[in-house]
Amino acid sequence: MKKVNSAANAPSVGKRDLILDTALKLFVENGYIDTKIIDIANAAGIGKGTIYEYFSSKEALFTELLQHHVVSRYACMKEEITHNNTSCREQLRRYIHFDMKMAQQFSNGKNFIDQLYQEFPLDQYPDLRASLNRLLHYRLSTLIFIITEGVSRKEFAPVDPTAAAFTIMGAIGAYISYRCGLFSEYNHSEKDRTGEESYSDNENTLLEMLLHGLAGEY
Amino acid sequence: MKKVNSAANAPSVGKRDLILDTALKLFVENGYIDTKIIDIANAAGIGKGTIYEYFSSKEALFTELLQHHVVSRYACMKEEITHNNTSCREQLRRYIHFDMKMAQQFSNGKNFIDQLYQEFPLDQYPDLRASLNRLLHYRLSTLIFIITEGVSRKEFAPVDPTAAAFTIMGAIGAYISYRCGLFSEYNHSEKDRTGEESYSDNENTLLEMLLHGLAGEY
Amino acid sequence: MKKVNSAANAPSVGKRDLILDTALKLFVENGYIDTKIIDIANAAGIGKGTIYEYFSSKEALFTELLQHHVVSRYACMKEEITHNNTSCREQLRRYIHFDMKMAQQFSNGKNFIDQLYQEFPLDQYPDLRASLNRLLHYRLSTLIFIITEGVSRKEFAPVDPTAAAFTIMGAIGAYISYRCGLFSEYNHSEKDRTGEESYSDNENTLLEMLLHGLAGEY
Amino acid sequence: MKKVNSAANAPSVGKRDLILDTALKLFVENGYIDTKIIDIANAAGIGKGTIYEYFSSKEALFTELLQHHVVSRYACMKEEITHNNTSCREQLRRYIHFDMKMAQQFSNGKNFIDQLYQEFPLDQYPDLRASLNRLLHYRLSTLIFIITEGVSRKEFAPVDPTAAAFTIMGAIGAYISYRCGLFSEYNHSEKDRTGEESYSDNENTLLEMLLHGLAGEY
DNA sequence: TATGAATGAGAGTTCATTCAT
DNA sequence: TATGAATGAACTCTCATTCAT
Repeated sequence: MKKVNSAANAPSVGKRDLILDTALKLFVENGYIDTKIIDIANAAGIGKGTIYEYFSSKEALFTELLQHHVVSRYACMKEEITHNNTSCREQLRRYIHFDMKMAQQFSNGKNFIDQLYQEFPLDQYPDLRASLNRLLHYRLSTLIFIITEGVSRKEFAPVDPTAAAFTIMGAIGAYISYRCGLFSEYNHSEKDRTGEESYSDNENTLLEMLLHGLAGEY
Repeated sequence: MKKVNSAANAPSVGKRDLILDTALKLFVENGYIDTKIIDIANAAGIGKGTIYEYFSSKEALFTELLQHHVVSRYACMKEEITHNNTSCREQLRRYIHFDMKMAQQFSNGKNFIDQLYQEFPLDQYPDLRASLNRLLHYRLSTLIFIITEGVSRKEFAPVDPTAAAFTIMGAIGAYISYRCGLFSEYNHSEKDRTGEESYSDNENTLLEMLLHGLAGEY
Repeated sequence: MKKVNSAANAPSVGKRDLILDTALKLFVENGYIDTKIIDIANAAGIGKGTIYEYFSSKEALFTELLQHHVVSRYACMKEEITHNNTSCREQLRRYIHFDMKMAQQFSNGKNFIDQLYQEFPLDQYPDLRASLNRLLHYRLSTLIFIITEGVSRKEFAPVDPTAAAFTIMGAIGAYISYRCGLFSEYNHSEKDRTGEESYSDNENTLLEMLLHGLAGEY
Repeated sequence: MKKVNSAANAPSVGKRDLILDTALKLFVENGYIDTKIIDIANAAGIGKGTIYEYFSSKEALFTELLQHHVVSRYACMKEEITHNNTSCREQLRRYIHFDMKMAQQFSNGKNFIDQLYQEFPLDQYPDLRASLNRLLHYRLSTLIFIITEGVSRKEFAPVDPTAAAFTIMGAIGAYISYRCGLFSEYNHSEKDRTGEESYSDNENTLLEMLLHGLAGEY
């Protein structure tokens, strides 16, 4: 007796994605708290109730956004970028590339991911916090893996891998904020902002800084 | 300088500070949104309406908090830590020390300052944003000054000072989050957490990483 | 009489009944307010919109349910149980039997009918109230008829027939609630709960109480 | 430092009672579900938010109403009306009087209390259900106590006390509904509706019916 | 000056109903 | 005929702000 959804009546995949896309855009722009359900509905050109056809709550919408569009991508990052026959320097470059690509794809270059950790009180939003913790775990454990390996191969100095991983994660995030030109006063010049070459230049600039530090090549 | 609220009818300079101190504590603990005016009043042992005798709104209270307790301190930081007859390496060490001291004093070691930039949508809270922009300016311009000088003195490699300043600012913030043990999984060992020696060790560890990078000493 | 829904294009008399039956079950279980249209549709294995093909609104569905499944049965009750050549005591026994049978058939033994009078504000749901008033009329007028006849035949004491009818109606309802074991603390023993003998015993127990009262046989 | 509430700022007892009184009136008239918070606020001439200054939720308001104004009264009923040196017949009369007085005081003569048991799904509203269960317990246990005693004293016939208690509770409730003239068609005559004599007559009429039944005096 | 009772705009969420397919 | 995606009015509840005392 159970009917298979015909295309006509199936919950529109496009609509679901429309909501996710619209919500992402607004969440990135205004943050979680300041993005109201009605804002998302209006921006998507749909009714408020429609959102609740696809997501059980505002938190569930955000959590899915985070999990499916961000965390799951990071979940397989480690395998993508770490190989035995790759230098740790190259692995680190790939990590930087990954973070920057994610920022580009999901928040138009903004450092959205680092913001996530801040916005939610630790004791509320349990599902959301779980996703955020997973996300942090994927990022840190990958960096720690690379650094530990680099130290043991003597590619890197004998730093504390965890401390270095945090430091590098913060440095990358801030560099992304810088590239995004978040603060107009400190905008880099226009010529740097476009072109694939510049894009790859960014990664190399940052990589050099992380590898050799301020005093490194001196 | 702190006044004791001596009598019921005394002009309550101390009460103003009481509100500011209490608010800071709660804002740090719970964030701006999750700190309610009634919470501040209760924690300060005063009435809710009293807060509005001293501050016109929640945003005004927070803005003043930020300005007087945080931004104004950063405003004179540059003079404190940059001198011609000091090496740029030492100046950078002092900058790190300043950030860490602020984190210690104002947020019990938490990386509160970096959170500030995230929590408020760009287009709302104009006064608050102005303060935040000032704060960012003081931090970045100091770093840029140090780095530019270091490059010209050939203490540092010829990096882009602005990019490097962002990167370093992010690295310091993340290192503070790490030291705070925000994420239990990545807590450093207990022995590192106490003692003045360890405190100064932290600064040096971070300084070395920023100066020589991962591959630096190899 | 029940039609099997033979083919996809058959006029769905059965579907109408399916909706009514399913709705009855859920309304009895959960009450009017807590039974959602989607619950009925899901339980019936049909689409939500289909219900509106057969009933103009939730209230209309419930009203028809009440009218066709409950009120219409009570409409012909009087003729079934009152005959000149029957003792009023026997007529009362038959009335009790009828109420209990209805409770059994329509609400699995629960005192659903008395609940109906409570759940709806007097001024709303005009159609529904009209049905409820009819239902009350059938029950009361039958009881009043029996009692009036009993009094005039001197089978019964010279009570006020209307007052007695209300009282008896309430007593029967409460007895049904008791038999249903609605309140576990006051559940009767297990042995009483099954068997046809016990079922008829119930009626007689109640009948005796109504006829002779607490002090009657003393 | 803790201040004692001066009379001027103390939460107004009158306002709390105003809310309770207004809410009771509307709950009685329209039931729990159909009484909206805004209705209570409007009827009381206060703002919506004010209600939440005194009660944490709609359910809490209703539960307190029930507990403090109804259940607690029933809690001490048993002691008031059952004494060893009182006949069980008199005790039953007092019970009837109590139920009727409660109906008069709390719902303008309407059978509000019996409605309560119906309106709430068993699994929701846990606090409310707890109060309702207590209320039911007080009523039934008192009746069961009276009947058991009456049977052992041979004042009453050897009925099942629990079954009889349910039956009598239902009968009283229905009689109250009748007296209230809930259903206009069955309104008793006007002359019966007023005067203390008639009021006490009611109790005696009902008492006689419960004691001797329909056939009792015949 | 200090208070907290009172407020109401605005939030997330529900669900009976509509209607294009 | 049958559907379920889409809707928005209406609900409960929150909390920054006001103001009479």
